[in-house]
Amino acid sequence: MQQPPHPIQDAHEQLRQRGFRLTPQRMLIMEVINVFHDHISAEQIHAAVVARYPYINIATVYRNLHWLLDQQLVRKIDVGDGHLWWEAATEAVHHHLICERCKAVQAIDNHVVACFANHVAEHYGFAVNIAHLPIFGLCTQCAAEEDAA
Amino acid sequence: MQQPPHPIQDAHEQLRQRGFRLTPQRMLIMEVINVFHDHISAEQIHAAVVARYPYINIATVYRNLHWLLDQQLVRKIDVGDGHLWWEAATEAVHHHLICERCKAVQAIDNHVVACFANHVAEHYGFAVNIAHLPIFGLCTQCAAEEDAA
DNA sequence: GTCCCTGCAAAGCATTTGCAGGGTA
DNA sequence: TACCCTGCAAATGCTTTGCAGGGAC
Repeated sequence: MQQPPHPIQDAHEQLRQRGFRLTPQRMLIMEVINVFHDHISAEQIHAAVVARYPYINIATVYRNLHWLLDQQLVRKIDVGDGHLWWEAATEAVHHHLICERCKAVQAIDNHVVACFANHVAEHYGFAVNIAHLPIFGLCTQCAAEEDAA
Repeated sequence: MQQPPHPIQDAHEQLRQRGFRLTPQRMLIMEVINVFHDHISAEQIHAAVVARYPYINIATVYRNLHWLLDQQLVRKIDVGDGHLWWEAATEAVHHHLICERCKAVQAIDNHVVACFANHVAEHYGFAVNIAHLPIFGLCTQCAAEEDAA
């Protein structure tokens, strides 16, 4: 009786065949990012992995994040708050509204942005990375408070 | 014979009346930013001022940039390349297409973006800071090269 | 043996902060 | 006197890098 292929094991096998190794550290980092359905910082990833594998070093986390980025398994998000955020490439494409006053980050879906990206491509021949569009401004509440002041 | 008010001197007078001082350092920083019709980094500003006033410290530049931001005399631009860029608030509103491959930054006018900002405001009640919308992606040339590879 | 990968420690780098002193009102 | 502002030096905080060692193939 033949089993259907297991997608995660398949992906792992492909990585192995390209000469990469799936060390415990690397597997744990990948798992943390995939289970956490939101953007997560390198330090948070490190803390989460340490809980299960105490000797992992933060440098290993950073190195693997760049490796995962090269493999297109994660996306890198810069919201300009001093650290980078990361999320699994399997998450639905979405965007971030970053309030410059209260620093809140709100995720929005791709609808409006996709339309905008098309316009930029048409007018300027620039291929917008719609997986990474940080939108700065003021959230509803802060905009109201600024007006009041 | 009455002279028309001098706009820059007026602005300076207003700042003085609010209790601020217009030190040589501060004036030079403001001048460098206003004369340089593009975004400029803190370090570039420092270098430009040093040429005329050798003892100014980089900390003074940073402190004054934040002060100028408070006074809404400059805009701060984060293109995610490790430093912040600054430009005079008198520059026409425009935006930056940042190529994630060759790091080139291309300025584009406000037309397409203003339209997009309206949509975000309508849908999410979020007031996009259209003076600060870094648009990441691939420039025409790099997109072509990526396709070829 | 070769190459990938890790831990550790140190370095990098833009930016910020503490502190003492100087200048202006 | 009070307050603004500066220079200097040190600190900050995230991220990167050099190096030696360990393990897989």
